[in-house]
Amino acid sequence: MNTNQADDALLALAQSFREALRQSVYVMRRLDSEEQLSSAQLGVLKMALDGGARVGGIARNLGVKVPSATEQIIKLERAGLVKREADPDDSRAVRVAATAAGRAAVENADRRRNEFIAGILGTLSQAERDAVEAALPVFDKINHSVQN
Amino acid sequence: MNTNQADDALLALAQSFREALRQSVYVMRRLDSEEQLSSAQLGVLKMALDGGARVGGIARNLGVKVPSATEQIIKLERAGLVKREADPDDSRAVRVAATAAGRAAVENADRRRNEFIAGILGTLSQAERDAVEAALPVFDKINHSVQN
DNA sequence: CCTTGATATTTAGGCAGCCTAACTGTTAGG
DNA sequence: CCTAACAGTTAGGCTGCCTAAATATCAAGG
Repeated sequence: MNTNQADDALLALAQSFREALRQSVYVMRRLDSEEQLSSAQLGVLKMALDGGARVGGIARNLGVKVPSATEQIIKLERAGLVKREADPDDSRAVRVAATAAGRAAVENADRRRNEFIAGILGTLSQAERDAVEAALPVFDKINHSVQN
Repeated sequence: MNTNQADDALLALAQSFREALRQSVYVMRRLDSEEQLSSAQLGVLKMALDGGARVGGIARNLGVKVPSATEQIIKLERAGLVKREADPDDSRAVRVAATAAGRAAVENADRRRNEFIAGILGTLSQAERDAVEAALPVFDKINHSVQN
């Protein structure tokens, strides 16, 4: 019976959590709709900032399959934001590197998105912001456990 | 200068928040991939539970345009989970109502999804769960401000 | 060497969900 | 009445994801 109560509380929390997830998708869509660079592209581009990202690594890191990563990389390449070059050590592999324009695009997109979110966070009370801040690492943890 | 510091803190929080948003999309995808009913369809179906939902209202509630709602309604209708009937008061409008099968499908899908999430939440410490619980209403508030 | 299985990426084809524009039918105000 | 506003559907198009199959390279054994 104690167990059932605990389970019920957990299920209720899960329900609220799901509602927040649904809202997050909405917020992400909104964020994307105001920008030139989609979040899928921004994710790939960020990974190419250091210069030596491989397609498989990018895909794994973003939680998508390799062809989906390739697709975004091709778009970014056409936009002149990354370049693809053969890996000197393994000719099967491809190194994806951001161009100068790519680097600038990331900074710009990141700044604009952060400002949008910061604008919303700025309307909250300090206590509310603290609550968000405290929960973020937990969300991180949850995500990792979902990834398996 | 004090203002700048505050802004910097806000921007840093915004950055972390965006990371959590990105992860949420991932979790949602994962949740969807394990079920028959997509979350888009589940959202529509839930709104049809009371019996008298209109297409425009459903769309507004889900944050999508009317044709997107129609699309999901048609799929649900084909699956026998909702029925569409003329609104007696306004022949332009359509009333979308869940069938018995639809009601059962919602309960099933909701339970399974909640259990999946509860399974993850169950691995957290009480303090972590508390942090999540405290942040959820704030996320709710943030969403509403995004909707404008 | 040479073959063979594993690995890295791309290509092809397909699906879901969202959007805008255009069309149909209904309502309500002047 | 007639016309503007409104409710919904249809048509067409886009993005982002997926699986399966093709291509190329690598690494290990015989």
